[in-house]
Amino acid sequence: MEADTPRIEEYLESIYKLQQVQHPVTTSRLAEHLKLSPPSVSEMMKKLYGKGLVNQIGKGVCLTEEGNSIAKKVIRRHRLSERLLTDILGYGWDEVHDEACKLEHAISPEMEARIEESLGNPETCPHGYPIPDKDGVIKKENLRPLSELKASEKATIVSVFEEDPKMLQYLSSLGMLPRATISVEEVAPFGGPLIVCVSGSRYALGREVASKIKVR
Amino acid sequence: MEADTPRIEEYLESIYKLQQVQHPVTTSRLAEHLKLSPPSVSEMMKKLYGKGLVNQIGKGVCLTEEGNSIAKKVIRRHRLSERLLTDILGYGWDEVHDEACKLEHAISPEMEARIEESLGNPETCPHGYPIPDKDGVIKKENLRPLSELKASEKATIVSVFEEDPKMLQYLSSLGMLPRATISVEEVAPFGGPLIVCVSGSRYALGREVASKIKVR
DNA sequence: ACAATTAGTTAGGTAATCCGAAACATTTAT
DNA sequence: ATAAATGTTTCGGATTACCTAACTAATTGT
Repeated sequence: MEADTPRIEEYLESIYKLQQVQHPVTTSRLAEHLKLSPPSVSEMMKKLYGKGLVNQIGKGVCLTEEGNSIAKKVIRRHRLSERLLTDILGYGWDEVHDEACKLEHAISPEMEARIEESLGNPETCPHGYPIPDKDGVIKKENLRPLSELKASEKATIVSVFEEDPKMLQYLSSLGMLPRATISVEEVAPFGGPLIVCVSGSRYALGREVASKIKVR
Repeated sequence: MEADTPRIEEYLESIYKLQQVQHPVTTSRLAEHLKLSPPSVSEMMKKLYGKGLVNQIGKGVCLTEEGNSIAKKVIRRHRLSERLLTDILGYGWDEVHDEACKLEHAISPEMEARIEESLGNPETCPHGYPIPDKDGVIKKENLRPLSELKASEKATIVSVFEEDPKMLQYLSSLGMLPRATISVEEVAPFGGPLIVCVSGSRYALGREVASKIKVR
């Protein structure tokens, strides 16, 4: 609603992302993700709470309606930036995350609309995540992490976690990218790897990595 | 050479621009251009002087070699951003300056190179100013302001001052943009207007405005 | 249960960047 | 030449956002 100090968007974006994985988001995880000290984060949480952007304080935080809405607008700019970088400037999909982190804070609503239009209204970022509309609304689809598939299940990859370029490059080299068909041959017990099959080749995929791949 | 606090680039860019017009650049003009108070600027000048980016202090400042070089790298990013906005995102040339002011601080050397390549190595920004190369070097051409032309002289418009969208729109509507041919019919004495002719139409142009148009 | 570990907050401090008020310096005009 | 106007810097103060060290609270292992 009102004036943001510049960092707030960055915090909200991080909280949003961590929230996908862990609910609520703890101070220390946030500090780790933002590469800041816990006291810095703790202090900012008080500010966010004061502005009504997070709903509690102390035992981890969750975004409020408003916090969520702001976060999704930032994420919209991030994902549009990524598409600009890949589709127009020729970047590889494993190179765009960090650049987009800077760009997302330099993009006006006007520019947002123009990027969207110039790109032909893309639905997702290069990693398969949906691009929120201009009001921050995401059409929610019920996706499963690859790690939850049972043996002999077949699925289509929808998104791949973007923040680790090394992992992206690796998965990309195996052909595990959005829209690829993947089938699970075998699931090792006790959190062991999945044996998966992508376009004819068989690979062992750690459960940790598999949980970062969403399928439909 | 070393770590910049974030504002430094912005100051250097402003100093560079004002320097084109007035040598050396005074505290108050800088404050005006940056929309800051004179004390703020005065303080920063001490810092710039300490870092060897300006060559004196007190009676206005001039950029040193190094200050100039940094400024031109910022200007390169600014002008490449402007071209990205007009050529790829479909902005009008009168709309891009302010957007580019934000973008220029979010562009990595890598992205700089990719924009340049994607745009086909443009030589100038949409307003006709040259884009410095990646080392900040500008091929210098000896241009005259339109205001210095004598009656019955003919010239080609090379650049039009970018920072006043209203003026840009006005000049644009008259067809006074880079590469247009302009001839001077009459020059009123005592700093009065020039009567100029552009593609068949005759206009009276204030000396002040004419000085913001560079011709060859 | 309680010691050890882990997580979170408080306290105190630093650095960058801005401001207004007032002091100083310079220019300009009479 | 000097008073008014203009320009610049000094001073004290505010804000934001970060840090380390120390303290407190919560969890966990045995």
